[in-house]
Amino acid sequence: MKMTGGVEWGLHCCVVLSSATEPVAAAKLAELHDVSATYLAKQLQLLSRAGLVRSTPGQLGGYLLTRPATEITVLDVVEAIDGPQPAFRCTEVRQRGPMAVPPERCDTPCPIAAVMDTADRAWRESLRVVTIGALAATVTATTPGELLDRARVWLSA
Amino acid sequence: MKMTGGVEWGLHCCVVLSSATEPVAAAKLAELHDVSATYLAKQLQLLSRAGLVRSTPGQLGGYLLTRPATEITVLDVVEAIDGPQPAFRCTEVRQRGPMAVPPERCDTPCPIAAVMDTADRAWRESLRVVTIGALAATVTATTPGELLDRARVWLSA
DNA sequence: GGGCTGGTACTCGGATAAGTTGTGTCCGAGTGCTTCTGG
DNA sequence: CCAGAAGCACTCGGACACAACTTATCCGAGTACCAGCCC
Repeated sequence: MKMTGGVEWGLHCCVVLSSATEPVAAAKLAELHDVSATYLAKQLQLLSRAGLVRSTPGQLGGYLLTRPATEITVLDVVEAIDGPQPAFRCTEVRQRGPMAVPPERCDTPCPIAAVMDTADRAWRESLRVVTIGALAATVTATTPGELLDRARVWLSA
Repeated sequence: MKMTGGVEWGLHCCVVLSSATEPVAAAKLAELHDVSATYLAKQLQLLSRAGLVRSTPGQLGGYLLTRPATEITVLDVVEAIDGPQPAFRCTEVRQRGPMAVPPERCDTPCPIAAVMDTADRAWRESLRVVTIGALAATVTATTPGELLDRARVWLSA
């Protein structure tokens, strides 16, 4: 099981955007993180479709968060980029083969799928209680102020 | 994000094996679930390598659980087939690009990776508290007894 | 000098190719049962 | 009738193709700024 690598980029971008007042171009975000500019653009498009960021075209265009960072959860970003579908998909194995359980007898969900669903909900809940704002606060608290300032001036340059 | 489909097969097989006293051949398990026999054999090999099942060769050979079903967790099966690695891999983006944080300053883990790790632990914990025995008990409780008997005789036939 | 218009350079957006991982398949090595033969 | 040994059928195990998805890239459409021109 492996999550799309773009999730990490998207989260970092959202953290950066949380402290931005003017639109930031995708190319700038890519250079800042030293990743493929075109591929990161794709991830930003996904965030845009999900309504998490707003893109402004034109010469001074770029991306900006649509909501305060404290109202965007990590789960929002993960689901926007990686998709909302759970990792486990029940194929109703019990309804196949010579000993198949008839569908009308399957009123209760498959226990295996139920366990997986519970775990998936726990996972998502863990991601839902953390906001981009909280992440940004942690970054601010643990990173030397000098570095933060340098990054800020570099972004607006 | 998508989990290997073989996980579902492996779990179903373990549930079936939990109520087996004699070795069950891989081909029989495949026919019972109506899945690719050769591919399911691959998953069973993974379970065998992980030490969850024991294979006995020869004419009356097959697979059997090595431990009581109540001592095998769902997580054991998932990690045996899908791998123990977490879905999210931190690539230390903060240490790249023009604003890279120097490694000696990275004494605290990346907050993003920390959140993902917490969620991953919650997910695994949910799978750890459920055993194959519990799953089998649920199946026994929710499936009509007649079907269970038919399946049992079909297996030993 | 002010307003308007055309040009331009920049932006995002979707459609288009390689690499990697999951999916599915095949054949060979090994083991235990069965059967045949000899005593 | 019993013991031994060869044959055989079945099993698992690892090595080999195919497909789907992630990753990465390119080019086109659209927009806002800027310069030049007309009033």
